[in-house]
Amino acid sequence: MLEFFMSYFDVLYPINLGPLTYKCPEELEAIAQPGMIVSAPLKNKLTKGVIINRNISPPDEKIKEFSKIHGDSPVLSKSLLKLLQWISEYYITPEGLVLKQTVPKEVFIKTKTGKAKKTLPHDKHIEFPDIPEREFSSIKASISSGKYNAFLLHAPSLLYEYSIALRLLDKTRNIIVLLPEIFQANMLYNAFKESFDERLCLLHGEISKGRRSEYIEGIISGKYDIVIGTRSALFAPLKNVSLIIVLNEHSSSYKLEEGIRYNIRDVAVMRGFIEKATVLLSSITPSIDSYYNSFSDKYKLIKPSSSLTRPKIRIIDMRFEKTVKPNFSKTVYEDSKHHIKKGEKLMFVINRRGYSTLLLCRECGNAEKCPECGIPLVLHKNESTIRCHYCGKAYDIPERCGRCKSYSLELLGSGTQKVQEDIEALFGVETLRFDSDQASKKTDIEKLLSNISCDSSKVIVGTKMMTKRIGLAERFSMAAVLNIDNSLNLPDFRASEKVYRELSSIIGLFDSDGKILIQTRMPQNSIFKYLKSDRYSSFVKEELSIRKELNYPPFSKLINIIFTGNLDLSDRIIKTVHKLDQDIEVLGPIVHRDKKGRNEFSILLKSADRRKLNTAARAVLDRFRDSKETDIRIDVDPA
DNA sequence: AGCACGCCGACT
DNA sequence: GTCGGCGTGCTC
Repeated sequence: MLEFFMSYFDVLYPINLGPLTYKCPEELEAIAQPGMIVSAPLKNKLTKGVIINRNISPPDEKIKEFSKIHGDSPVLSKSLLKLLQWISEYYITPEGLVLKQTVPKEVFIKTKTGKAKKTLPHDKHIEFPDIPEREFSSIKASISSGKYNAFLLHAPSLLYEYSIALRLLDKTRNIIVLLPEIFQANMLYNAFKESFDERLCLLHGEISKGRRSEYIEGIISGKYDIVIGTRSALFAPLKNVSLIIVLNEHSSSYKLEEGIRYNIRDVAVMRGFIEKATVLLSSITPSIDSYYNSFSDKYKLIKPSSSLTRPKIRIIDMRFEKTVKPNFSKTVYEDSKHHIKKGEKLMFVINRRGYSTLLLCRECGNAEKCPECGIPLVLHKNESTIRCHYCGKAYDIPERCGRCKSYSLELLGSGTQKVQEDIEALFGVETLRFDSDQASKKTDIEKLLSNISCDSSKVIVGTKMMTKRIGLAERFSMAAVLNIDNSLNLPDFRASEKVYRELSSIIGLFDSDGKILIQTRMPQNSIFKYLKSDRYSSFVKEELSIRKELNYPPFSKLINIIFTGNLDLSDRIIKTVHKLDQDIEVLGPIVHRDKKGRNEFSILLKSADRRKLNTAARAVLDRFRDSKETDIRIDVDPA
């Protein structure tokens, strides 16, 4: 039979569907191979998919032929195909969905290509400091060895992180550089443009369609071999990747919260492993998990001794301080007055936007809450509403307590608007407010930044958003952090890790002339001790010992099962897990409303053994996936 | 009976 | 994703 000579291939489409087997037309047998894009009949329609492997034992059913191969070489490398396979297993997601949610769609659909813009506007020139040779010679050696190695760089400053990336790009080919936020990716692209012009491309959600497909085609053809971008850039169809850099590796923006909930940092390490590439994770405050991996030598730790002189850091004990306004200490007042008089720039950091954070009834102690979400409502004075910062709904300001109907409502807890009002009253100066209410659009942010840059605003009040956006070129003489205790008291085992990071990113904006004042009612918290003496790794060790005690990650692994439905269903899910594996700890269910106001449950599975967890989650998914009564999702390593 | 519409399962 | 099978229900 002629059949004997036929070859077959499995083709995957970017849709929720497993691979399908096709016969290879005789004239294409010599060239067909995994990674190539083909057109094949699917429901009698020609559809583009990718060959993932040769099939040596095709099913006996009637098998159709694919009709066309696009291009003359594979578009997705073997390594990238292997990575998709790994994601599918680790994150318990069908392969087709993985393909759809990772590989850029331009690989499958032709769109008109546009001109790649040469430069973007509004960027100050950045001076990159020289990096001592020995700090990156081991990374260079790893790149040229062509073997997999992962490094964790505990960088002394943000600029150091960027500089080492810049130095590593030189004489290296096929590189991916990831940043957590779009504005950071734009910034780095502009900064690197002059050194690597023709090789460099930029991928993130705000790149226009035309420009995007120009870049994707350029990556496929080999024109561009340095890809800078946000999460999605990790799946660029580059071949023979030799270096993957994940900057600000601790950032929570790397964790996706919808679709496949992967952490791009972990997937980057896996892509590096499969590609036999060097992976560099870097941060001023690396994540506890990454630091832990460096202790077991999974990542090689690079910790340059810092020659930086840091600003003065002063902790203000609010238990004994006199205040000039609620939550505004005399010390902060005196120091601010001093700097304002000298005409210097100051920033005030508050972690809440809005006016006041609580509408509390003096009679019955009831705090006004969002009827949908159950969390306290925040007063927005200038728009005369109270708003839920979770679902975003706005309500009229009530005159009376929602519970006891008394008229004695009290405003408690200051947000950015209240602090702005207080400062203007105390010092008689104009201030600039920088939070997501004030700057929701890109143009608003640019306007605020240019006001700060040209010194037309010297006193600024804002949230973490402000401290992230302020460029390294701006010089302030003082920062006051007014209510960090709120963040420290959150019921989250990562709370102090987050606070440390937030505070050190503020410290990082100052040189040795600067001064940071931090107000707190809990100065005995060891976080302040480590911050003052700049001993992050000691802080990490203490955090790890607490987590070990309580059996939190990284000492245990977590999988979260999120579903809609009722409590009865949750019982059945828990029983399914118990029946399968007695050793898995089951926590929950926790009920909460999602942003559309539907009830959602989540059950947390905890175990030291990742494989056991994975098997259990898979069993639950298989049992309830097709059920009409629920919509079920799996979050591996939830945040 | 004949047809429009919408849901759902299958697609090689 | 999207085609087509099939059930429901409305109309001629």
